[in-house]
Amino acid sequence: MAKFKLDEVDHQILDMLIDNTRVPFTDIAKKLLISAGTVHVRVKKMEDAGIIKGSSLTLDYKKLGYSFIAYVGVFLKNTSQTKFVLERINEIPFVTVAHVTTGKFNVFCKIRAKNTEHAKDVIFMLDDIEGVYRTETMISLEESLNDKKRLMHDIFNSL
Amino acid sequence: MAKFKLDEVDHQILDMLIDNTRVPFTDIAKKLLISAGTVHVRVKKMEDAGIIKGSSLTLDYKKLGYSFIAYVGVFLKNTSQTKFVLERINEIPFVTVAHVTTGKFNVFCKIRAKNTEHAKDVIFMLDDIEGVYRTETMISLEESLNDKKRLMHDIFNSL
DNA sequence: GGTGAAACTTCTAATAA
DNA sequence: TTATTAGAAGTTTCACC
Repeated sequence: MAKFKLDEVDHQILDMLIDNTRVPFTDIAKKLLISAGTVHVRVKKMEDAGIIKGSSLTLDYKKLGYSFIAYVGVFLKNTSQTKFVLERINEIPFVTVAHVTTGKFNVFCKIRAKNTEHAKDVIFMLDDIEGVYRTETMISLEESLNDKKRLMHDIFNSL
Repeated sequence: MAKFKLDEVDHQILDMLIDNTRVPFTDIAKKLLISAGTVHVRVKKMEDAGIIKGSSLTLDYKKLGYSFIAYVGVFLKNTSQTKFVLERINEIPFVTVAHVTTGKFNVFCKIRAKNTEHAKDVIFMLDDIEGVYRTETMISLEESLNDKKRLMHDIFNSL
């Protein structure tokens, strides 16, 4: 968990790659007035350090017919069942993230579904898990985008 | 918002790109026993259709010193202030997602911070927004990974 | 629709500074 | 650490199935 020191150049490279992982290193080099070889070395270093864990596509789930997002808070009968329930939750389709939390809920998860009908099926599966006392659903009416670039800037500016 | 029909080949291409956006099209072609040209055309089609919105890096925020995740439920004094408050929330650093929700909270957001101390600063900024009545914080003790590949499979299998 | 090959661009690693 | 360079590799287009 060693902290890694990123300099301005690393930061700018990350910035461009966060926006588009397939941007050619030659383009990055041109913009930053360095050589493509340097970009290559810097990226490799960040990969080796584990800062860059990988890359993934940004998909439009709405276009795929999955525009429904809800958060579901889960209350357990016994906290000792957390691990078991978390494992069961991970088996349920359309649950995209699950967190063990302090505070109101024991476990907290996000689901992505086609519509209310479909979401209901997913939530029923959560309710059916042994050890789950009850669930509380919050339907997302509007999502304001998760901006990695913004977070990266916040992080970089606070150093 | 036209739905797009993906076939098995499209699905498999997405699958490989979700794992690693920089995997060469020639590798995808080899694995799927099609030509690299076909992979190129398929990807372009999915990009044009907007299914693929872009690509981004997966970063290790822990390694950057930001291992603290919390969800914050926001209660408003008046629902009519939702839009205003959402705009203010989007200006606050380290808030990574915000949702307008039905159910318990009016607005619901996720924050990523260095530690409890740092998170406190962020939450205080949320509390200070005009129109915010109070907030309720849930600290994430454990996050189980968001697997896009899994969701893609769930989607593809349910068609 | 898909293929295969040509032309073009980019990557990568070795060498040099 | 960074720049240059050249061979290897990948991308993209297009005539032809």
